[in-house]
Amino acid sequence: MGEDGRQDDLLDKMHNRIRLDRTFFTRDVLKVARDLVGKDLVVLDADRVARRYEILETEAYRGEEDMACHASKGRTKRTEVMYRQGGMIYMYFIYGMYWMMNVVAGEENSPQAVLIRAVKGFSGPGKLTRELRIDGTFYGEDLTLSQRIWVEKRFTKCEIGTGPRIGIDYAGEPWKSLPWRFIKI
DNA sequence: TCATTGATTTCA
DNA sequence: GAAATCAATGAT
Repeated sequence: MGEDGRQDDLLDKMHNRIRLDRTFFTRDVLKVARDLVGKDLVVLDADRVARRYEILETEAYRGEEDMACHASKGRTKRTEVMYRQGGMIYMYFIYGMYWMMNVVAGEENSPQAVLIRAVKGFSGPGKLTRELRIDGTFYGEDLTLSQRIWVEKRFTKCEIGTGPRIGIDYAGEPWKSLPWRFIKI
């Protein structure tokens, strides 16, 4: 890293733009999901301009025993990335038209992920990926290293509400009733 | 190879 | 309440 890099780091710190590191993501998914609310999702557009979106709503999916979690079907080509260490991106396509963005959490071989359900300006997990142009090419991207997408701290506190996860009634009890959805109030 | 199923959104 | 629309999955 040269002089320019250090200069950039300094500017970032002055603006409180600190990228979340590995230790943030390798914790339990319930903590990661809760703590992601209020953080900034940052993506670079085609002109290399960083666009920041505050995360407003998330959902936690934890382990093969969680019948609402895709890992409940075991390790497949699709769920493979959930078995890696926290900080990776898990993308999947659904309903023939929407890409869902998830952040892998926990240690290696502990399949967990956080669905990003809403950011400021866009409600709904399918809408936000469409608007931010996040698609299947982001599968496996590392949020702690990527040059086109990452998450930053925002030194503001916010109150967080919880509720059951959306659209997973098929999973049955207790999974469909667990308060694993986190919302900024 | 074939049928089923969605971690959704939008419209009537 | 139902359509749009398709990859992954599991059964054949």
